[in-house]
Amino acid sequence: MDSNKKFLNGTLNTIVLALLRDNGRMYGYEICQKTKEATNNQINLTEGAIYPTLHRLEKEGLLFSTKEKVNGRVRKYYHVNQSSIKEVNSQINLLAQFVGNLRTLLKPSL
Amino acid sequence: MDSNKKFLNGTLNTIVLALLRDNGRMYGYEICQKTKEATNNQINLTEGAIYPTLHRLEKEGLLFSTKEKVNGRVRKYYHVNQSSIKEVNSQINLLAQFVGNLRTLLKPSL
DNA sequence: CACCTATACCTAATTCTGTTATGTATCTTT
DNA sequence: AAAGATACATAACAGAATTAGGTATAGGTG
Repeated sequence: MDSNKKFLNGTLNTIVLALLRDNGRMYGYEICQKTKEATNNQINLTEGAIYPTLHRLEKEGLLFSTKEKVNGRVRKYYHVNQSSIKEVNSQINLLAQFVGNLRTLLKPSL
Repeated sequence: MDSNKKFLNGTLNTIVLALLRDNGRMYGYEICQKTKEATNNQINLTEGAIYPTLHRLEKEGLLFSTKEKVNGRVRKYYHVNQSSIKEVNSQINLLAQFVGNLRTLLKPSL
């Protein structure tokens, strides 16, 4: 389990954008948990990776955040900035394309 | 074209192993060209990346190399070390698994 | 009550790996 | 003769994730 660590490099940014675009608002901790579940513990996003990534994407203007108090704890929800939706879509398309290329290259192994 | 740059991180190692396992011996320059062709210029491996990678994999014992003079120029062919075939297969399987996970996560975008 | 676990955020030091930029050398084409 | 393709190589740099730490609240258990 959790063996996809090294492969994550470079793709994490775009994975986060895709999750937020397709699932609506999410908060950092939730992204880690949902991803873990969805991939049967094979992709285990670390918090040391996810939070800097979210901050970076917000700084770049692709995301914005809203704070909400839930059960006494503050949650920071991230949303895709609709004014950046074209850029977000294009980044996700590039990742989809890359996945396609990987499949092409690994075809004999799939 | 050549827009998959940032995604490559972490996967290059294993891509090289897969190409060598499935296509027999190849040399560095050839790996760059063949990959470019196979992906319609979308994955453009740089020589600054491929040569250190090949050296690293050889140092780790997963590959070995043989030199050959072709048309007056020396080519360095790399081969999968058969005593490491299990390890090589397992690394390739992990990458294949990761690709599957990416597809799961990006499903709404594919 | 004290302790542990889960939830939820954050950052810093380090490591790894690919990019960019060079350099060398031979062969082929113009 | 010059330019471009082939073919190897390395060094400085940048970016991103890992590892490891820290803060804080809520809920359950011995």
